Amino acid sequence: MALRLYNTLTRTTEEVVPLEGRDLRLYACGPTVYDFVHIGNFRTFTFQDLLRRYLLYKGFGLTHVMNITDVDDKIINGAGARGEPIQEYTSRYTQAFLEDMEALRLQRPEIMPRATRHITQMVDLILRLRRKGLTYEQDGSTYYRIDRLPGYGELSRLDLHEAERGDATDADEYSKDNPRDFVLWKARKPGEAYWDTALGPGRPGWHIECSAMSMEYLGESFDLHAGGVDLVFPHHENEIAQSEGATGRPFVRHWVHSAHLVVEGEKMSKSRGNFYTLRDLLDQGWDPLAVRYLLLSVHYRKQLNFSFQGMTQAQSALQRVNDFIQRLREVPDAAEENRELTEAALQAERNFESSLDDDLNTSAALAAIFELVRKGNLLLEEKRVGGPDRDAVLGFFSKANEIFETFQLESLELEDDEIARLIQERTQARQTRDYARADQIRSLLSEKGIVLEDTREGTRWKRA
RNA sequence: GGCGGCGUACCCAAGUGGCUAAGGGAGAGGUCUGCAAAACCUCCAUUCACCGGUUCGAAUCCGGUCGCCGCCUCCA
Repeated sequence: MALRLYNTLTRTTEEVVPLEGRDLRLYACGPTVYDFVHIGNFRTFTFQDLLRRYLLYKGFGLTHVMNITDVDDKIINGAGARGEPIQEYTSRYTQAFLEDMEALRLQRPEIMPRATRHITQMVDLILRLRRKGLTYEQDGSTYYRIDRLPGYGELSRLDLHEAERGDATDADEYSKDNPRDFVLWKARKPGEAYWDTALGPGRPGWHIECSAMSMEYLGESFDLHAGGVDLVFPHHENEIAQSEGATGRPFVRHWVHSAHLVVEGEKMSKSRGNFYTLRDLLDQGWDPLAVRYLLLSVHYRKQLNFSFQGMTQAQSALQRVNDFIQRLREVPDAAEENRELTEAALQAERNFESSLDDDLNTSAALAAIFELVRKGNLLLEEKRVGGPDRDAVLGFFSKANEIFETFQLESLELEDDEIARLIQERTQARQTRDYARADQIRSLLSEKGIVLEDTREGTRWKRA
């Protein structure tokens, strides 16, 4: 089965076919490191991780580039306000971002280039555009003259001849010939960071870094470009203009955009007080894997409504799967094979994969997992699971985790002798019907975050 | 003002022309159990915002109404 993905450029779902061989090249718009990254950003980055993992799952070779924007207005203002050098300011938030990625189990892209280390490539690209007569200068800044590029506006399908701009008037501080023209190189302003270049002293405009760095690492034409929907216009539109204007070749074949996250039905914003970073959630005690589960449980092109009730639900759903896996692991090797569960695992895998093939339908993929959990629990109840059946299911979860990486596959180890001893003592107390002592031990362990479950096979425990 | 998306049970959420409308959470009853938890069984949308139309047949297509959200300006 082939992977099909929605392409913003054509507004249709298309099969992903590499431009060359079996290798795909993916560019994903990364963070601007001016603050801790919020969960809305992480909705997008988690989607990019899902895409990355599934491409690898499907056996494609992959070069995945994610940029780090470490120079822009917010950074300059933020660093200025603290009286801190830009580099120091951005490296702190870059480091925090990498830590957050790890907490959310986002795989590292092959290449994570920083804008400030690619000024030369950006300047070269702008000079290339200038030689083609696509730019003009004003007050030391360089602009892109968009009416020189025939296809401009194709991605976002904006009607550029629309005379009325309504109440959204352009309040740009730079003067431009056409309001839609955008800045490639911003003239130096007093007190701001700048680079001395052939374009004069100044700093890059926002869009140019992605054109320069994607072409640097992935070539003039590549397969996939991902980002949040808000980037469709103007960012990605302008990237296309910059790249295709310079090369005369198609820039990207397949554009994929993820929808935004809102909080309790409202746009997340600091003024509304519904603004959360990943760190906020972890400080509140939420499991990062439950956050990951929640972010992955809604189809990426549908707006995700984040809520704390949703977090609780995600945590419960995840726990159900993990409880099942733990229970399944207890099936002894010697238990006689009964193909029924093995067949269910194979069916789950087929459903799982065909769901993801269909534009990364994670909700349907999770349904396949839960159907298997239900079936498996029932067969466990009836003692109709053999060693080989157990391994077939664990094998499936291992594959599913290549994508979701949110399920607990390893067995939990009791590293603390004291705890093991208490569980042992409680078992004896129960045998002698000393339930007062038994309950006392349970509540003791409960305080340490350990939950006990008594089963026919003995006492099972897990972390709360 | 222009453009686009969405509205499926108490909550989250698949499904986009045709078997009984996935799955999860919460809830109710039952089994099991010293208790608890987990698990299992049963129940929980004659109906998919509303109205009208197309069709043998629509949650799915068309038109209208209402509501919510996003983009058009920095933004994942």
